[in-house]
Amino acid sequence: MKTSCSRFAQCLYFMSGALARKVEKLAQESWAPVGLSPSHAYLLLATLDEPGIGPGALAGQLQLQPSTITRLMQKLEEKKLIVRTTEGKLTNVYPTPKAKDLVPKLHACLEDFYGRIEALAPPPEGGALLQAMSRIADRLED
Amino acid sequence: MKTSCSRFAQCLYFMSGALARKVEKLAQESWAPVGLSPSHAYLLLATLDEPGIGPGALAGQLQLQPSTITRLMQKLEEKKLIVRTTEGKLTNVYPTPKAKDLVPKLHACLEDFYGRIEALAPPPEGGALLQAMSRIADRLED
DNA sequence: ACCTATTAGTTGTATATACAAATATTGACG
DNA sequence: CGTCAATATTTGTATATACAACTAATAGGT
Repeated sequence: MKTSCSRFAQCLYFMSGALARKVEKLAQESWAPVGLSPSHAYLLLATLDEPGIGPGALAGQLQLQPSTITRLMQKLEEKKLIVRTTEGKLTNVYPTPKAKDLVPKLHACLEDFYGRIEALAPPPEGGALLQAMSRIADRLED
Repeated sequence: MKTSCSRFAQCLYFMSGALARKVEKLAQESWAPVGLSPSHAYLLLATLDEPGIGPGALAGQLQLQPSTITRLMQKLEEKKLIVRTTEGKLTNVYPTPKAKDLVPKLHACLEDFYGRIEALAPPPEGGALLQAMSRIADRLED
């Protein structure tokens, strides 16, 4: 399935979808050693980085809807990697000791993924691409 | 949810996912007038363009897995927009008269979408972005 | 203080896509 | 020729994400 063969490939619709699916797959491989999907892993990292962070802030950081954050948290809670405390309408998310033990492995996965990405899109070119993508994404804000 | 606010936004993982979701949403709006999702619409266009095309070729053009193509075709068949004929292990997909009647509307949606995309990523910049994305996607071939 | 509007989060449900396994047909080789 | 491998497509099931509707709680205006 060579991207450039497609008559439609020149369209941003196909390209953004195909690229996202391929990057997702690559990320899944990088995070497989800790048994987490990339989204779960990044949510856990954000929680480790800022214990007590709320679902709303997580949604902003990970660029996902609050409902998606809830679903991700449910799974991490099942795995005993986070705990949620609710006071009033605010919820705080904390990493468990089990999550803290996992930190070195998480960072290893992160390094692995960044390494793969850099190999695909080396800094000068890759950075420019990211900026361009970011600019377009920003113009698509609701 | 401003993209550039995110600590993670600099990562290709989040950017490609976020961009794809936003472009998908934009495309959904463009195709809403014909009551089809973007994927269904493009599959139908490919079939109108090349009546008798097979699922395998469609998978290549749309950069989706064959199983996904089957699912998309099932819906289009329910809507009486395509018919499938099977001879041996080959399947041929044809547009129905109802689909042919829809052609002008389909092209109007396509124009609408391309117009929106060009507004977001005007030719010089947009073309370069697409090329860069395409280059990376190609390096991710299985 | 009380009602109302807003906000935070969750739940029910839907869509888009994929992987793995099943099915069925063809081709090739002994 | 018959078996076995390769190919094309479909089916069963799973994941990732979202939207809309719901619950609960706080904040403001009168």
